Amino acid sequence: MLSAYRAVMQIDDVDRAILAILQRNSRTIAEDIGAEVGLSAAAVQRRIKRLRENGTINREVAVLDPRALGQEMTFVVLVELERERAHLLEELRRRFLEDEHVQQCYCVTGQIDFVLVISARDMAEFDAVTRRVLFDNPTVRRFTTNVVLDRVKVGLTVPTG
Amino acid sequence: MLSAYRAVMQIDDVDRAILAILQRNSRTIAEDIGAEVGLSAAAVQRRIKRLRENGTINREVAVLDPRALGQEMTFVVLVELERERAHLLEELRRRFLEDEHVQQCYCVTGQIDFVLVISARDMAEFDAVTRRVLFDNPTVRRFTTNVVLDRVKVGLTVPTG
DNA sequence: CATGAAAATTGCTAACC
DNA sequence: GGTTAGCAATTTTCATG
Repeated sequence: MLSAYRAVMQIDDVDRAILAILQRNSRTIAEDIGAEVGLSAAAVQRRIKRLRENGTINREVAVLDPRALGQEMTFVVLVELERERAHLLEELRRRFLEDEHVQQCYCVTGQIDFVLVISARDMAEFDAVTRRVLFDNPTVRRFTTNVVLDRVKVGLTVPTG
Repeated sequence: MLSAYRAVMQIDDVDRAILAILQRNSRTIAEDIGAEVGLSAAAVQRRIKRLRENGTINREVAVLDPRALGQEMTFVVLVELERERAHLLEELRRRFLEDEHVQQCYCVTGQIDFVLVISARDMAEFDAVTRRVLFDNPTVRRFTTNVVLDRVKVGLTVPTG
């Protein structure tokens, strides 16, 4: 658990302002950020370095257009498990993590046990993915597929206020 | 529609290799990428520039740790609409887009109409969010809340193969 | 201990070929 | 696409409150 580390962190309002900028555009240069938050470029860089080191900034990534890469379809799959035998559940999680077509995976409470976001070139590829990660597993009782009509909001931004 | 533009795009295997690297870590320097894909740093830069301009690289962002910002809880909310009156639906979409606690929103087919991923400091804040964006709307028939126990996979990575 | 200023380094950009 | 020169941004150093 990372609670111990988090207890050490102290994020002030200037940090929050910097983070708000970087989670929209991580290529914003330190000088511009400094102008925004009222700090020198060097001071901004030092804060960013600290935020990276203490894990507040998890990573910096390029967000790609799935369509440009031929991934025309997105699906939300709701997975219901037969029962929750610990080691089988772990096996399942590993499959989700390893499969690059499984973009997202949340383990949740309630009627549903897993929520998956899956991307695929077409229906045939999606079928192949579900067969690979869901059908071949006795733990999976059933799953319902929802075709995504519109990826209204796909960001990973976090409220910084 | 962007199909016309996409038809112009031609992404080869080297581009795909570069994209695969950048979507894990957008701060990877061109020289290192070049070593990986067998190109000079300048050539890599030129390709990245092109991929940004043609929209294959949508944007570059910092991924933050929600817990470091006090957002301890995540929810997956499945929304069912009363009926699909176009302008009310548009109003709803706008709410989802504007609310910074709504991290993700997918419009889907099937029994469900919207899938939302919502982050909040605690249950009280989550309740406030749902009241704000869901309760005050006649279009929403009902919604089911799923508390996220584990954010197993949260990336936005796209298969580049 | 965080800051700002300035030097030193690194990485990017834009010409060439 | 490679090479190189010039530039931009980051990183380090150092003095200051």
